[in-house]
Amino acid sequence: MELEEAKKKFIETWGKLGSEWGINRTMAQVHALLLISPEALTTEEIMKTLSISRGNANMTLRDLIGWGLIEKQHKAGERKEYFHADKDTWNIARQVAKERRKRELDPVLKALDELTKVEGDVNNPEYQTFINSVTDINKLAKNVDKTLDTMLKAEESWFWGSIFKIFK
Amino acid sequence: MELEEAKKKFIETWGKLGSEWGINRTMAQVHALLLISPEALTTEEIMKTLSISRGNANMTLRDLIGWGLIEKQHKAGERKEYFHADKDTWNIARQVAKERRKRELDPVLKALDELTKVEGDVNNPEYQTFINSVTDINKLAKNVDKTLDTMLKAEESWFWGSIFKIFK
DNA sequence: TTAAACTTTCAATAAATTTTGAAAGTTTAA
DNA sequence: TTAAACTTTCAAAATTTATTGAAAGTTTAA
Repeated sequence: MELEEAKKKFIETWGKLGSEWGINRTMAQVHALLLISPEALTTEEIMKTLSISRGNANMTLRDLIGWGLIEKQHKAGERKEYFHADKDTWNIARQVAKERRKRELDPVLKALDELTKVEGDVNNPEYQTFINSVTDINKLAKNVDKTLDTMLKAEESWFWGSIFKIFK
Repeated sequence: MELEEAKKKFIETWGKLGSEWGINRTMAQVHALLLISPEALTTEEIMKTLSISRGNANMTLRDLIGWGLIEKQHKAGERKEYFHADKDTWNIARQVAKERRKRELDPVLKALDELTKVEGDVNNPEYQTFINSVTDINKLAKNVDKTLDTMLKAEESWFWGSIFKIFK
């Protein structure tokens, strides 16, 4: 496989993975494109390479900035904005985990906490089953939250170095 | 909040979480309903409770069985099929992780392995950046895979007991 | 100022995904 | 057998989500 073909395939693969995990396909593709670009790219170049409209490119780039995955760059003497992606894989993973926790896990935890407070007759199987399931799920969610919290604070070397001794 | 309202809210919350993570909303709702039902339910009951069509209920139940999250049950002397969900949270998490790894992570790993093999001129920045990014992502993906593998084999008590000593 | 260069917005449109429901298929009891 | 009870299928419709592109907005240099 030659480089140009490989690039296309990488963008495609990353896009597919994104869409399977609730991230807009185009957003993942733009991210992929910037990940393999040595130089920062303009909106124009991104539009052309991925065959997407100006509006789409603009919104997608804004979202990616919101996710903390890419940054705007200004080049001296130029009016165009350039975009470049953080290439550090560990940062990318952390950033995605951080955003999804904030956007999705936090609201769920809040809702589950509410739901564990429902009162009812302990002899009612309906009530019992409800409380049991919700409480168990709440515990799991809290543990996931705690784990993410620790991971987000961790340094890459610490993470890879120590966790996989345990997961040997 | 009273029980009936809480049930509705739980089904809604679980459905939303599912759709944010690439799982069909209805599928997550049916799962939620079965999670909080003390008794196994028929297709008819599920249809009625969630206001969904027969076809939708049937396909969704089939999918949930495919994900290993629910089971068919036959009651003596009855022709109807009953469905009940595994209520063990750790099993649910494991089952979802297992299926998604098989369906989504495995193909990506295969694709990335291919892409790291691309040959090119090491003095070409395009090539360098490509290879660096792909190689790094491949390493991360392999580590995720390894972690999942260990988690899937682990017992619940082992998991909660030992990992959170490290993640204290 | 002004006008060129560039960015953002958003209603309309397109694409992808999900749902419906009626018809076809299957199983079982008699 | 047969017919009632139940399950499955799938093309069409509905819904949801993503994309377009032209117009409006902003910034900058002169």
